[in-house]
Amino acid sequence: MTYTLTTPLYYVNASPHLGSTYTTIACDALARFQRLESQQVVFITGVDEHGQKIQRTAEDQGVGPQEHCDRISATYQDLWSRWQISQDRFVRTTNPRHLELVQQFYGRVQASGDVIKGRQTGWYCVGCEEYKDDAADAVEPNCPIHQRPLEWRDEENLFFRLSRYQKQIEELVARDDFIAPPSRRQEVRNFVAQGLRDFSISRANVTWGLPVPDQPGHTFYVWFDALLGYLSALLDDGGTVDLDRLVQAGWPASVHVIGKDILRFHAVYWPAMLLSAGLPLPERVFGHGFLTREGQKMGKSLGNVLDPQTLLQRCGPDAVRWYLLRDIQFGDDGDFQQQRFVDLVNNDLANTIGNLLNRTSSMARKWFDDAVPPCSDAALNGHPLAVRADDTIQLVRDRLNQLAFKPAAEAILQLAIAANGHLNETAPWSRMKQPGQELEVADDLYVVLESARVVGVLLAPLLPDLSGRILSQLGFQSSSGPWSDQLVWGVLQSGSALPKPSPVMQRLELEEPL
RNA sequence: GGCUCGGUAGCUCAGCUGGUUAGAGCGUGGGAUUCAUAACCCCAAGGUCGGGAGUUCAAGUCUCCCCCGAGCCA
Repeated sequence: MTYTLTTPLYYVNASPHLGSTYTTIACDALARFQRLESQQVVFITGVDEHGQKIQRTAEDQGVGPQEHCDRISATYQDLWSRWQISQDRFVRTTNPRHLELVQQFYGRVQASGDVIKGRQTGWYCVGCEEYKDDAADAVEPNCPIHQRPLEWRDEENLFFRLSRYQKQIEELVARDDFIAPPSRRQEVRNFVAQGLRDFSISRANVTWGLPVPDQPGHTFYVWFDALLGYLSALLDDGGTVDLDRLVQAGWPASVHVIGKDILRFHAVYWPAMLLSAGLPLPERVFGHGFLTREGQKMGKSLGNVLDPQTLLQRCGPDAVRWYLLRDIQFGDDGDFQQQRFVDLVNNDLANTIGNLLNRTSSMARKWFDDAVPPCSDAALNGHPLAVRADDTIQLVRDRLNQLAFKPAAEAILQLAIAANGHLNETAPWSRMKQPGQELEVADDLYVVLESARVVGVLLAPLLPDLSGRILSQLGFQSSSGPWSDQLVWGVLQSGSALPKPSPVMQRLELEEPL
């Protein structure tokens, strides 16, 4: 069974922002986790490059649409590589293979009798790429989202017969494992309950799109083409573009991770399209929340956008990943507060986890020949910290499987706190001053070092960089075997060399606001 | 206008089917300690649980009304 997960295919209207970075980081953590759990993973991300909005943006900048797409797509790929995102595929909907796939898919939908001609008149928002419900006689209506004038359209389009799938979609969205988090399920159910209407899948006056085979002058509606990018991505495995290969290539997706704003497209339109084409449905759609900054919506008008590039350069990937994954319940909206960001990173990562390793390693080296101290059976079997570590391991695996990054991160942190507590209770530094207690001290240091090792291993999917630094400080190479073998108490070998410690996590000191 | 979800310590949030002095993290104040990245550990202060009425022996926890905020649909 392949574990296939996707980010949305980001719209290349503008450069990537923190919101897309957030989604992508979360998916990266999930992908890394699933790989560590020995799943065969296909982690898909990419860009959506068609539509009138892009065409106009390109015009405004005096370049051709393809050139514009090339530019923006490059910034996405560059950003993901700087963030060390571990995607397996990066799709672009302007790739010729994608056109081939879209036309095949369209052929299937047509064969199912789900494509009909219809006339569509109404007010259209280019920003939303959507018809609005304003009255026909409205005078100069505006889009409430984009604050821009709507355009009157009257054109003959091809429609997808969504209405035929009413029953099946109703059942799908009622399932308790399809839409996550559960709080968003009802919203979609209400929408479906009102009755699904056929929606147009072609546009007559948009040239920047994929041509509809049998309709000269028509291009596919961006959303119809964009969602199919997930399928193109899976077929980018070196093989041919052939819908029949999808299942062996990893379809259906285990989860589509998306922002809450596009939940409807993924939970309603998309499954219906797949049903029509005779393809299996994704197992889950997870709609996460939005990020605000200091309580305010980020936007150009307010001038308060947080640039992911800047954030990465000034704070590093560990700090940002930790803050986003550890402090925001995945699914809920989150607020980026600089003070809290600094506090959490310094407290959790530098002080609690980093210093735990540093102080313990220092003591071990000082009193036990620069090596991991010897340990007795009491340290290996049934020690309170061993029990604690086992519980943590189980909990973290369980939570990560559910995309519950926050509780997973908190549990890891708690293990480090417990280990710090153990040091303070047993106070090796004072016992070493008394003769004859070396063996007890050795045990105490061993269990704490071992706890730090488990913390390091568990952090691998969330903070791969820091995880690596922790483990190498404990004398491990970067690849030390399967994760499930590492998640066992007692892997640390007494007598193995401990390198001279240096802080694995620097404290953040931001002189100026981000 | 219809529907949904929120309003709990300075901040972010937990509080399941109603039941001892309402919890956590961060922030703040104090103590202890020296192995360590002025780090760790311990303790404390801080809340009329949005407002009002009701049900009940007993209500953040149930019912109704109102106020405020967010969202979906129209």
